[in-house]
Amino acid sequence: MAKVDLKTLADELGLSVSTVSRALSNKPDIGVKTKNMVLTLARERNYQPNAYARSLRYRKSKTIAVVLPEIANNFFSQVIEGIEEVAAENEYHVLVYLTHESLQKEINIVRHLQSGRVDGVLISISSETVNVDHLNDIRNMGLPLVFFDRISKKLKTPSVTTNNYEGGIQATMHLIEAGSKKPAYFSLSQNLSINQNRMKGYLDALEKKGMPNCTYILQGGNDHEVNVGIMSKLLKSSDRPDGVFACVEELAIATYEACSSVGLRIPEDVKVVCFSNLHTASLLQPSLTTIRQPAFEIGKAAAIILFNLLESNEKIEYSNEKKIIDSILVKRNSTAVH
Amino acid sequence: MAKVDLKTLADELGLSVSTVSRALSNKPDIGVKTKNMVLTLARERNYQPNAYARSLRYRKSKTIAVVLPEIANNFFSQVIEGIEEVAAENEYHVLVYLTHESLQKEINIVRHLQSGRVDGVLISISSETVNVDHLNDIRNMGLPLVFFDRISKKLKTPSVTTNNYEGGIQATMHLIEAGSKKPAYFSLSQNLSINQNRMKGYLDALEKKGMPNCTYILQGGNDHEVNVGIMSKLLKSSDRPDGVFACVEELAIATYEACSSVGLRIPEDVKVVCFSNLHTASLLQPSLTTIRQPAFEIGKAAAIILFNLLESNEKIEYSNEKKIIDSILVKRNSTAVH
DNA sequence: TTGAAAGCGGTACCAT
DNA sequence: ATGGTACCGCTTTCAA
Repeated sequence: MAKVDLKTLADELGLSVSTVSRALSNKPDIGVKTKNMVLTLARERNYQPNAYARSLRYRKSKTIAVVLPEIANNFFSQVIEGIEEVAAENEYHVLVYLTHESLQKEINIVRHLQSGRVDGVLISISSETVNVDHLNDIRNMGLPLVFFDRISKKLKTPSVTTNNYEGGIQATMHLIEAGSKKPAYFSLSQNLSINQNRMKGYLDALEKKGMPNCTYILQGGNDHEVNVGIMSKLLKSSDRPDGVFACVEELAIATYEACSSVGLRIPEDVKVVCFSNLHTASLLQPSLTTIRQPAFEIGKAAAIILFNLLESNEKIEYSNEKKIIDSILVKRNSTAVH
Repeated sequence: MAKVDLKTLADELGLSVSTVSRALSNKPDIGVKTKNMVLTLARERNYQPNAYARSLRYRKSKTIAVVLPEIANNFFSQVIEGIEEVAAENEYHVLVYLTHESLQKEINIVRHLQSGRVDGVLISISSETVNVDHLNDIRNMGLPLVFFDRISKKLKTPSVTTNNYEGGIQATMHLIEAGSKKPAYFSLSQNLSINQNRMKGYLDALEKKGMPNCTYILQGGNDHEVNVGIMSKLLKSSDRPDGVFACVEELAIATYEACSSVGLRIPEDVKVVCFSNLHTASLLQPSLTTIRQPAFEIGKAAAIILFNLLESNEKIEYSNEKKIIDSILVKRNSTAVH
């Protein structure tokens, strides 16, 4: 089956290309008989209009880009599922790009997006991203841009996040109320907005509880084995924490493994809580207390904001909607009082 | 910053569009001085060639599509990560489409892909997909198509899978050797190649062990709560199984929840094993014995085959490579001998 | 070395 | 109601 274009159909029917185009686009000024002939043949030949010819003509790609650190991750994969749902409803296509936490990769990706390939961009920035000139370029081109989860305050553009600060407060309060005297914060990159806000919640909660000198912040990273190692080391020290508020799921898992390797019990010796939306949180040994993040809804909300921007041809430069979708504390055994 | 095209640059420099194009494409027949002028201005203006104009001209999109049932899933999200890695190396873009196990959605997606939007397609078919005419259309257009994980034997096209049959044998043998007298198979859709092969492994293993009359196949589906319900019901019956080989991770999780709800202990009362690549398998209560699937490698391998097809302009109709990447049994406590 | 023009596959305006 | 044509942005052949 050779590929079929308007000219193929036109030649075969002895019509002009413009007539065939009209018939297929359901235009009014066309004879009923002609139209049916064209439609019939088009169906028979399984004609599909060339997407890029159309994009070129309309200056619209019907495509959006999702740029994010990784996808093999409960949170991000659910976000994408939410984004895809909205995109599919709008008959848009979704390009996915991974930065693997590298600013340089993020810059390259973003540069490629300035080629008219997409009509809008959804991004969760890398942990290396502090300078956001590359994102400014996108904005300045008039390309709608929406942040989700990891945002930059340096850029005035819509965003969808969760209540990181309040969640941080809740998590920390909960640790203390469960009996933790020395709750530590297991931190992700200090650059990240989510980390900054969760950590601030941690610090403020300790302050409120009259324990401002009990703070302990352990810096984690992207390498799982390293994270397990530093947590194990900390847990072996004499003034080890008796509670851990992990910024993200991966760090809580690392904490579980660390406890196991140094022979400490959860929750008897160490209580653990983290931001997460792990399905199997309740099946872990012990079941994991989480600040459950509505990942799917965050993706949907971000996509909906983007599509609103795409539809309203307003001056998007001034849109600055900040949507917050709350995470909620789900108490399980990792913070049980014993 | 207005959008900049060749004409913008040409006008500003008092050159023709073709000269500017030549300079940027690094063509030989161009004056050094002119070339530098052009390159300098292009950089200054951050010129990005229009992707779709290029695609139209070259009849190449530098884009591939990944079509799969869902993405909020350990297995599939890791597969995509593998695919993305290879695509990024080849400077290709990746469109992601979700079928949500719906044949109709799969057909619609695939139809849209016949618009020249992509140069190749990677697909893991939906559980409803038996008839593959829509995939044949793709093939007949000359669009390279590679199956991963869930394949159809009706189509002669390359595929990457894991050793489902042997894994099924191993899993079942292991259950029996751990003491299970009545191992059940918790089945996914009967349509699926992965399910058929794993189930055949189960049946053959029972045969080999001289227990051909001990087979029990429980039909699961896509609704988690329903799966938990039917497994709970089975576990409450008098001739309940004392071992469960779950086709996929989700069904094993459902089994855990069912055991918990009916008060049966794993592994004392019921032993559980499944195909999975769950990171937290070892942290579950009890830790879960898995046939560990190399999801990332499967994605990479599928993408590599696709890119080989794209590069070699051979008659792809005759390529039929069947790559198998082995999964391995990882014994944990859910099948411990007690 | 440079420019003009055709064409990739559509759409839409202007004739007829 | 239908056809001719210009154009979307870029590449490439052909002429100069």
